Amino acid sequence: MDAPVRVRFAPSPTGYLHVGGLRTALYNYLFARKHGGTFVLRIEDTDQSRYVEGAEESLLRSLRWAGLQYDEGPDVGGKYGPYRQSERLALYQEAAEELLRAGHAYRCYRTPEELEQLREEHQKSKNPNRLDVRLPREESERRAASGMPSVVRLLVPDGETIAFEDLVRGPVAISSDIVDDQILLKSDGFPTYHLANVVDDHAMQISHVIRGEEWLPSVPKHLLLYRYLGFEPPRLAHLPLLLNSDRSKLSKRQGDVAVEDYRDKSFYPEALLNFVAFLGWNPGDDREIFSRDELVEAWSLERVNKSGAIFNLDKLAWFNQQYVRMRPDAELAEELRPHLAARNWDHFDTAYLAQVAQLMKERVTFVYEIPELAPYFFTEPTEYDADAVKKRWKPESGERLKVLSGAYSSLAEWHADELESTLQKTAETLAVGAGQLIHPTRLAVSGVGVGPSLYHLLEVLGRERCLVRIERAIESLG
RNA sequence: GUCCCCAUCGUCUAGUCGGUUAGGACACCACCCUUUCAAGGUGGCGACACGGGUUCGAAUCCCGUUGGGGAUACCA
Repeated sequence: MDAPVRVRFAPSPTGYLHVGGLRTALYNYLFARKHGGTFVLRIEDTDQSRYVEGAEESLLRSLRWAGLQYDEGPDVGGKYGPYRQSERLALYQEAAEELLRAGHAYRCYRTPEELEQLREEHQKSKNPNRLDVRLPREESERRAASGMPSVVRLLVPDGETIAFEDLVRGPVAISSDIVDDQILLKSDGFPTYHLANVVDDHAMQISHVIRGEEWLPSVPKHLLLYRYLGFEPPRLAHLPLLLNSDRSKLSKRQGDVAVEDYRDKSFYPEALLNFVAFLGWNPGDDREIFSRDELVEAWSLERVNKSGAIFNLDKLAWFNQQYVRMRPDAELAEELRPHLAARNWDHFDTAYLAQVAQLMKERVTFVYEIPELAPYFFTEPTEYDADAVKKRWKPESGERLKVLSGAYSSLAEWHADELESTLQKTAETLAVGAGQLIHPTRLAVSGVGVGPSLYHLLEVLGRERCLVRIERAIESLG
């Protein structure tokens, strides 16, 4: 009988939620939901020097925005809390004491200067084995007696092959000879990641550790700790990294990496999640649009790739466009409001905005593009696009539009069908092609040469606006 | 330097048991549709890093090379 599935996302609160972190969180979430397990959020704040005010709040806000609800965490509690490592210090110190007693760890009194020099020499020596920082017994005791500060290090054994089965990479084997005597407890009494994550993953009954590939090389240290502490290690899965376009690890400097950046740029959380889910995973068929629940259904760790993936903005934009198009018109109408309010265009009812959304949603990637692309739905055009005028407005256009306007003003129903047939009839009467009416009319009511179907545009705009605008256009364009 | 991981179109990827005209998506180009612009449709461009094996047959298995990335902190 397998233990219940419990996974965790364990970010360090040093700023914001990174999109790579978002994917890790997503995969953990999906794995938990898929297997009816528990998704835990644990804050790894063991480095006091990297404390950033508000970082934890930012992390939680991003997770909430993305809709990745965790079952246990610092703000929601749970029976394995506390969920902040800074509140669990005693646990790590106890573990360190135990390792010390059993001879699997030792107090190290090396100074930073010594270590730096040791490292430098070691690198020059091309010695593949671990950096030997161990001090002769007498020297160590002398330093201890003199009250020098110390750290606790893992005593790594020699000549052992540490092998494990990674759930995405398969078998991995590393010689203990190259594993450093990792610091477990820093001189300030705080644990390093390595100790804390092992102690907590065990204490919180974590069954599967799903994390970034950057942790792969330190697995042997963790496995040694599990063994010395008498813990059963969880199953391990290391995810491929997210990359910049130059294939280096995705970082700031080369663009936006914070989830909040994408939120601020108006990406939908569904689109970001959908996109990020596909960076390192695919369902094996041609489907690409997946809701969170559909991902839970389709996703599996077995189908996660091994190689790093470049974060491609074009594809993300495409996903967002798909989500805009799937959005109900009424919702788009509400999403439109803040963008309109910013321009003092807020006196429109939802029904009208929904009609605008219906006409525009196939033409944009973001909702905010609607007022940019089609301000004429919200305000009368004050000028006419020069290129469009040059191309579409003829000396005779004014006279022709007068005729059309006359026909339109006596229309019983202001509907696209009638608007079209009336325009066609008018064109016949005038003995000109329909285009001679269509283009100048569009220009007159919108001020630009591009946009949705003219008849639908006219219908949505309404009779009053259209007739007034045509009148104005004739006046100013002649 | 050393260790670990990775390697299919520009990008994301299908290919999981060796036999495919190496498929899809984004981007790009052309055409169709639409008297506009999008969307949509059709087509095009475009890849198995290289070298050895194993095999009747290798993108697929093995070895090596090259390339890329990660790790080598009292950071996570």
